[in-house]
Amino acid sequence: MTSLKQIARDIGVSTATVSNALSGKGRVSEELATRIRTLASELGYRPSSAARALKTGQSGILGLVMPDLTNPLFPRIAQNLSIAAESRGLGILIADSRGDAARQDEALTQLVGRGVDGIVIVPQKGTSPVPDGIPAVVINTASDPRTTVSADHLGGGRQLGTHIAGLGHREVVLLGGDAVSEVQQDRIRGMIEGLGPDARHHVAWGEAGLDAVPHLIEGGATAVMATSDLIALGAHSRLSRAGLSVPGDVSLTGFDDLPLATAMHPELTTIAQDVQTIAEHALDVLARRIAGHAPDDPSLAVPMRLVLRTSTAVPRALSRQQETDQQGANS
Amino acid sequence: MTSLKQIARDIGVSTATVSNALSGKGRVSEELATRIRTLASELGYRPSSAARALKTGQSGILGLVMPDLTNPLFPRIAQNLSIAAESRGLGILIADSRGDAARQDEALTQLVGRGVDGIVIVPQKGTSPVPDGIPAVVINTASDPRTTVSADHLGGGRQLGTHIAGLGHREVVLLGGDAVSEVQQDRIRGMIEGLGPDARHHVAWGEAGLDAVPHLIEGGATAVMATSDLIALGAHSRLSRAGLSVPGDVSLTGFDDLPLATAMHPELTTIAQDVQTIAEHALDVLARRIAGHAPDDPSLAVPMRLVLRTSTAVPRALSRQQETDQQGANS
DNA sequence: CCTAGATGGTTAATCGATTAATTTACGATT
DNA sequence: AATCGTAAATTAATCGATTAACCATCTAGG
Repeated sequence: MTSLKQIARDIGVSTATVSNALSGKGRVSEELATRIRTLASELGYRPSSAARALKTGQSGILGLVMPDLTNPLFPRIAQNLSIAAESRGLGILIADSRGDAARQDEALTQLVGRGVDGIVIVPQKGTSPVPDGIPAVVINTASDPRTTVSADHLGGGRQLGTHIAGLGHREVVLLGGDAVSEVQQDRIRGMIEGLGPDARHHVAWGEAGLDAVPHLIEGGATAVMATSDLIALGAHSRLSRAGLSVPGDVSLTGFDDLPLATAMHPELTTIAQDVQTIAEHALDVLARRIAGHAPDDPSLAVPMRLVLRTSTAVPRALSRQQETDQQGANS
Repeated sequence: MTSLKQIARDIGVSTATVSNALSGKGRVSEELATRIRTLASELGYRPSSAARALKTGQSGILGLVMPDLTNPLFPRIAQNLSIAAESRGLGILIADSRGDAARQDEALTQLVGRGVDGIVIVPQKGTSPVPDGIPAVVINTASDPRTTVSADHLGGGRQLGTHIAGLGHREVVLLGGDAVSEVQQDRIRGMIEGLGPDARHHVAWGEAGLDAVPHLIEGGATAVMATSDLIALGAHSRLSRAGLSVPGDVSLTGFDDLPLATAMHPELTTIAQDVQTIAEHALDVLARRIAGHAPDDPSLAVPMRLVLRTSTAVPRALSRQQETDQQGANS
């Protein structure tokens, strides 16, 4: 490893001068400065981040605590955070909290111990971590008071609900994966708002909820709205097993616009989050907090985008009626 | 932040003694040592990783270069590496190379600049990164000479091929996502080996390949083997659109055992990799290389595990014949 | 009574970069 | 000629932990 000292010795100046020349801070003659810069790049000099961190007290590294990297959405967040961090000259140290809250705290202190400057937390469903003496931002959902940035899960659900209600559905099944997830609760609350007061809805959770779907359809429901694309896929499989077609007999919606949404047949109407904006905003706020500003930023809910595909349609009863209407009009 | 100096001043000893007491290295009386340890934990002392890294030349941090965190398998690798690293007292700094090879090199130098002790690379399909002067391990596939550890993609394909051939299929479609991926090529080569010389096969790639599936089935093929579960889902959608049922008309297999494999209907016969073993072995080798051992480890291919579900069956023609046979035998 | 050998600590140097304070040198000003 | 200003560079301290080298006691053996 080449150090400042080596360059200094080679050129015959003090390390301070080399440091100044490279950082452009102190007073160094232009001629000497270029000489130093040239040699530095020839030698492939890279400043020791450890030394710099020790002296400045800033490591340039952020910690990222994720509940479970297996969840298909989190990698996208991680990826976008990583890209956003890179463009700011920061690195990202990951810590997987593997589902339980205890490990989340552990991960947190571990990251702090490694000297990260700040932390991004995507919290455990339902648990309250303690973002202690270190700058931190939380990405969860608007109804979580700790949240700094999030997708507008509520608004997303509302868009989907409005879409479904607009097609004419009046009895709808809302399907969640895990009732303790605040994100999923917000999504469902949004769906209910979007459906409006005229539509009836049944909320069902988890595996048992999935199994109940065909039953509820026989009971008169004409649409199924899931809180994730994966759950929608599960619902679709239950439906086709019961001989029900999508969107012919039942309309189906997902959430998150995962790759599988376009691999399914029919392709899934769903809603996408703007992960990039979320990541950038999170880092902006975090950077400000690290710089010492009071955490007075209002929490931001980034709008979601409705992706219309072919899994939703006018309910069969209504479409027959429309045909009749049209025939009446034509004759 | 509490430092060694503070503890030393509070107790009235030198920093060296405190350091020794906490690390258990030098000679410190048991009584004093416990007194120091107690105070340290009371004060919540955390050694500065920057200082330690500067002095020892080891940061305790590994870099992880991933082609694309969006690919559903990589997060699982990342998660397992992260867990394996944690248990060894190491941290993991991620760098996303976003698909292109140039950025991969960039990511590499960036990680080195941050002072990582070693690097884990999951390489770009088809590209050759330069694992330069720093200890590194590569997770790819056995046919890549740089590979240190990998799942036995070839053997996995072979298992699936044997399974399909064993069921009696004699004409099979092999479906890949991207022809430049060495992993996918190995998977397909394995499938071909497993099918044996008696079976005919058609290899098709990408979106065009997916679209050609119904055609090939009409041409006489009775099974579709995909190089990933997601592709299998896409094939399934093409098949049902063409009025073909799985596994009635066509048997279907995937690869990787993603969550969607059990959400589909029928549930997908696929093959799972032992990501945990791969991660642990990768870190073991990397640790050894960091410790200065020559990189003479033979590359290891971790066996894959066949997961039999309901998407594969005896081909219709054969099953009818078997029924006839049985009736003949019974009468 | 003197000394070899433990035992329990301390000193001080070091890792590499940063930066405030200081020194040197030189041209310009009065 | 004496003085001031300023550009250009050096000194030296510092961040916090580690560790080799050294020093001071005390005990036990001859």
